[in-house]
Amino acid sequence: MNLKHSKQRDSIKEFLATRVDHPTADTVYMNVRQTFPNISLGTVYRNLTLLADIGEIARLRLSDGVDHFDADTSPHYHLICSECGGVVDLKMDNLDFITEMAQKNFGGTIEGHTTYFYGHCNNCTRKN
Amino acid sequence: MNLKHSKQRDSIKEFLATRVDHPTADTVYMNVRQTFPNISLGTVYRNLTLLADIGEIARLRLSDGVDHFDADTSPHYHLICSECGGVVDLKMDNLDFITEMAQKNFGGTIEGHTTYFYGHCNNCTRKN
DNA sequence: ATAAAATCAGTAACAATTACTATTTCTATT
DNA sequence: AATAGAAATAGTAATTGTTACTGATTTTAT
Repeated sequence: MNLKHSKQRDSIKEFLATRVDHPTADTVYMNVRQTFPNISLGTVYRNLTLLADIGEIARLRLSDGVDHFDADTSPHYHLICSECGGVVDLKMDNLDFITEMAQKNFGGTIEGHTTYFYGHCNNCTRKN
Repeated sequence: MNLKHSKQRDSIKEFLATRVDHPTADTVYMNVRQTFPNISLGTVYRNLTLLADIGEIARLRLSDGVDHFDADTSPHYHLICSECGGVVDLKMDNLDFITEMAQKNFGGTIEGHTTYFYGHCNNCTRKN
């Protein structure tokens, strides 16, 4: 991988680091455009994919069909609020042991799992 | 919901019931076309969505960005093979208790979870 | 038999994403 | 500092999966 430095890529990564929600490519585009008014949506997609590929950010494929991105690459779980659609981090123990549970009675090889939780976020729970 | 009978819908449901993998709308379309050569892809989508909405089939939103469908609506878990892309059922206990784990230290409300496992299916494990 | 509602086929529209192309920017090496 | 080749860019076109629309056809309760 022969990476060259790019201001646009820096800016995308910096923007993501400021966010605790988990923006989509389009949200990243909207925001980075304030720094680079001519940045192309393709550039945003290309760099988000690249950054995710080299492990500098995480790509979340939720069931809403739109990719979300997260500057926090440490393993953690997410809640998707069915009311506001928001994605928030959950502070909870790692669940790797369910991978071993799945391995029992299975002839193939289980390497990991993807889990997300759905329900209502802090804000939306309080509102009701 | 005032449903009317339709041969096309029957055919879609019957086809799904014959499959242990978890076909996409396009695969359903390809196959049902052998019975109804003029069936429209829109009809396939409409009926898959309808059948999923009334709970007669299950819609799987995996991370490949393409919806998969499953005639087996009982709660169970899936493995996505990172080699062949196949989706196979796992025979394992229900994991609802992780929902309670997630609820701890969280101010909102957790209602459920979606989990899938990734690794290598039976066939692909044997081949290596 | 018939009429209203559901469904259909066919096609157009849509949103998210990727691919293409000609131009610009990096950076390693002189 | 100059420069050349590779990587990245902006802008745009193309692709993909899916949904919406329309006028014709089926279904089914009466």
